[in-house]
Amino acid sequence: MFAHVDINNCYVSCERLFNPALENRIVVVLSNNDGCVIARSNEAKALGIKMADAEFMVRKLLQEHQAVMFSSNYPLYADMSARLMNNLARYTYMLMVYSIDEAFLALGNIEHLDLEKHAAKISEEVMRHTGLPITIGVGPTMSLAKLANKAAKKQKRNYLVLDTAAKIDTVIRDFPIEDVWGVGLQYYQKLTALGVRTAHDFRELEPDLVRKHMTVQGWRLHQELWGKACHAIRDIAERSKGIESSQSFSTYQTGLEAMEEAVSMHAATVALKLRQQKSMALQLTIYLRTNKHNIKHDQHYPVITVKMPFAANNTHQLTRVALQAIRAIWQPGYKYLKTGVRATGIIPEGEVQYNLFSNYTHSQEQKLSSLMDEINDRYGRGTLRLAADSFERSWAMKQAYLSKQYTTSWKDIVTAL
DNA sequence: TCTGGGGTCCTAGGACCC
DNA sequence: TCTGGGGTCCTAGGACCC
Repeated sequence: MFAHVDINNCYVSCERLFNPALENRIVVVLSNNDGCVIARSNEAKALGIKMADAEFMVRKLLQEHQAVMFSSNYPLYADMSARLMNNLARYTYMLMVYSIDEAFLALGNIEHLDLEKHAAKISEEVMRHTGLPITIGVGPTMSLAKLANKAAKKQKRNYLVLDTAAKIDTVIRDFPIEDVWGVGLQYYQKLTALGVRTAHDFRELEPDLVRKHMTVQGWRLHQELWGKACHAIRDIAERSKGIESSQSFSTYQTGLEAMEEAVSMHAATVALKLRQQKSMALQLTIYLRTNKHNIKHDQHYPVITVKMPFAANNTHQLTRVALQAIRAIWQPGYKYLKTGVRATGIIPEGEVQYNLFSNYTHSQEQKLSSLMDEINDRYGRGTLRLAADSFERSWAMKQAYLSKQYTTSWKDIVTAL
């Protein structure tokens, strides 16, 4: 059996924890750049504010109802997340941290465990220890645990245990197919065309038909809804397969110089993340994007992947590559809104193969990056950085409604990132 | 005027190997 | 004029997740 746990209205709950006056008020948290709504209190949901609504489209409504708005405060949320995960680890032999506010717990064979009592206990104790309201779904597969969690929320319960075929049948009978984990817009449209409206309808389809329309992933989901586990709970790999830093500009950018500054910053961030997880990258992908929402503008989405002669994680090397790349793909005449840098071909630091071209400069740069890390660790992120990574940052992100760093120091922020 | 920023996995098709 | 039959690896693109 598996449990799926998540924080209710995660970012709003984190803000409320340090500002109890926000209880019972309409509260929303905005994305980076304050562009759209990414977390809503129940009061905001009741008002009709939708996930990912653009801020400028709901601004008036929010003002009329004296709603409180926050910019994203990730250091705070990451810190609260870590506290939650530390708590959850005590209730299982294997914890899979799935996202900043979600985790799966392996519960094993259940002969000796009263699942209802266990779920109630987790819910109460986590609330007492962290102040965070959570919901728990329990089921024989990860997909059913996830579904149980969502069903619990609909029933306004703290937990829901689906441990018998009868309980599962009852819940999936009127569970909308679009709310099932793994069904996005494309599959929803396909399934609707096949006459599927609920999880129960989907389960009744022939496995081969599902596989044909939704590949092996859909087939696995189908199996899981029948109680046959296809997804194994596991530690999320310490080394991810790609590391990215990207951001939209606060205003349109047309010149090359701003791109160079932004890309330098992203390259430095990627390099730092690589060093923190003791990895190196063999490839660097750099991209630029215009605003896809603005159909009046000419669109340009250039992307380039550069293979480096040897794996690297030092800021100098990655910045140099990123700058060459951006100069190659940038074109005048476009209004760019976003740029990003992604490292792939990630390998452990110890397994680097040097070649004829690796030289003295390379090892010097590694040392220099380590030294910069030490200084930045002590005095704050960005204390020491390359000149290419600018000081002006006229394109930097909007964060007009940021709350305080209630729990974290500068050092913690580096870790959180 | 104004619409995050990360990730994952799978598949098809091309490059290349013998 | 005629021109094999396997493999593997990599990448781009599409689907999904939070």
